[in-house]
Amino acid sequence: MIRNLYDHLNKQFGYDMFRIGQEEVITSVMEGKHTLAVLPTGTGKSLCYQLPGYLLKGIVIIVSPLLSLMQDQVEQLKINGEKRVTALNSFLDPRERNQIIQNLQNYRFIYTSPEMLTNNGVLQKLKQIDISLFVVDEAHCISQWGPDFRPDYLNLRTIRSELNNPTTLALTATATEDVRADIIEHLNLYDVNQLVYSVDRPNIALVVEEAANYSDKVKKLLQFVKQLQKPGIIYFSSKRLTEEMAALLRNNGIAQSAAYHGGMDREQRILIQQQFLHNQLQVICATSAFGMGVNKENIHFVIHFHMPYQLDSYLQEIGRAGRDGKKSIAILLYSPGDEFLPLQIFENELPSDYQIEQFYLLNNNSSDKASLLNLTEIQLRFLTYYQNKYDKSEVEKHVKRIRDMRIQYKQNKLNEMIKWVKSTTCRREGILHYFQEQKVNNVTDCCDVCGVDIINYQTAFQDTIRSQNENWRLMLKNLLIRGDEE
DNA sequence: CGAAACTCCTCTATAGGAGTTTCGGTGCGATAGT
Repeated sequence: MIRNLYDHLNKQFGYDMFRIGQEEVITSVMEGKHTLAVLPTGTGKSLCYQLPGYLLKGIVIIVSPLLSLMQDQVEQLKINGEKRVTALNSFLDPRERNQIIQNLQNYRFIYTSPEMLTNNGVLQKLKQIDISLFVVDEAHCISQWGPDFRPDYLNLRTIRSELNNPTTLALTATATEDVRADIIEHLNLYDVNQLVYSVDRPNIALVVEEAANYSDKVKKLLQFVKQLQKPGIIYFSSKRLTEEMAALLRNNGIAQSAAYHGGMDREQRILIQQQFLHNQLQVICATSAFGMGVNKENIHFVIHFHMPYQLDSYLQEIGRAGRDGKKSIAILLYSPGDEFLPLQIFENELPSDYQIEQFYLLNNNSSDKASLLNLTEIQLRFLTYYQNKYDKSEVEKHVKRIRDMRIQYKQNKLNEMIKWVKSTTCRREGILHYFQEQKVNNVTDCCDVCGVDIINYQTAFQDTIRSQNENWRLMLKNLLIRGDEE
């Protein structure tokens, strides 16, 4: 069997060796064990189900959180010569979609979303085919998004049971013990084989830099971005700021900068991401919308202008740096008061007592209720999702309880984040402690507490000269081309 | 919470100050209407 694995690794994917954890995960699912794998960012998680896909006789279903992620993976497999692969989602027009649903048994890999699986027609069809492996990619989304933002993630438990409990593989790069427990609970994975590898990325230095106020923060940001070895990502928690700062950077000599956030057109988002991947952009100013599925080797810094709402997200976001193994740096800018914005968001995103009471009292249709009670899309979905989970007489009580628990949960997560930002002990140890790990790697440029030599991360003098030359060449070329056109 | 956007007001001004309200991340799928 082991021999067989290596043969296929070589034949199908052209590799001679497995990366950390891959062989263990593959062996586990090949033995038919439900498996929860936490593999560090950038270790090639997709191979863990793609290779078994060639050895098992049935079909592999992959539940993925993003359409773009599905499209990428499908394309990748097609480039590798796989024809029996598809993404069943809303990109398809209704005719195509029906065609695929009618012919599901002919595929080897089917990518899809939790929302699509909730569609009864799709589920009925899936029940008729032989599924050898049910994969939940980016499985932390179950815990992070399921309870409010995308409740269909919580349906996966029922869907798995409807599909007769197929062998299941949950994959993620970050999961604390609680998140793992959440994943197991929501997928109903009794008897699960947990393969958990260290989340530590020793080549990423961790720095928290305190700024006195907003304008000081902007000043520091500019300074860092000018000096640091690019490409890099800057995270903000406001869409407006991503655009303002991208413009500010461009006006300050960092020409290849662009914004990216969820409010932009799909085409625009794809374009920016592609330009970044192909080194036509050096700096991306983004909200948390940017990053999942961004497999770029040479990202050398990740700066947080605002802190994320939990350490789990922080680790996901900085984990996009240094995949080439080179020294990279993560800098979090903090100024007093930064923590109030997320707290306020948590308190307002879910429905109020009044909204809950009225929603279950009124007999209007749901869109009328939404406008009457001034409900946001998320509030409406939250109220609707739990409506059928409880008896009418008790629903109000339970929904209030779930809301309070959810707010509390998010506040606790945020508090852990704040505690880490304000701590005066080793940052790496702090993060590893949060993930129930011990620090084992002896890191030279570890964190701002242990000491980091920022010069190691700055653009080398030679690089500056080279890129200036390139810029000149580019400018000349543009001038010449423009001259031709006119 | 704190910043920005909006509304209202002024000795009827087309500017600007005061007061008030809104907004702040994440995305699937279906639908309405070009």
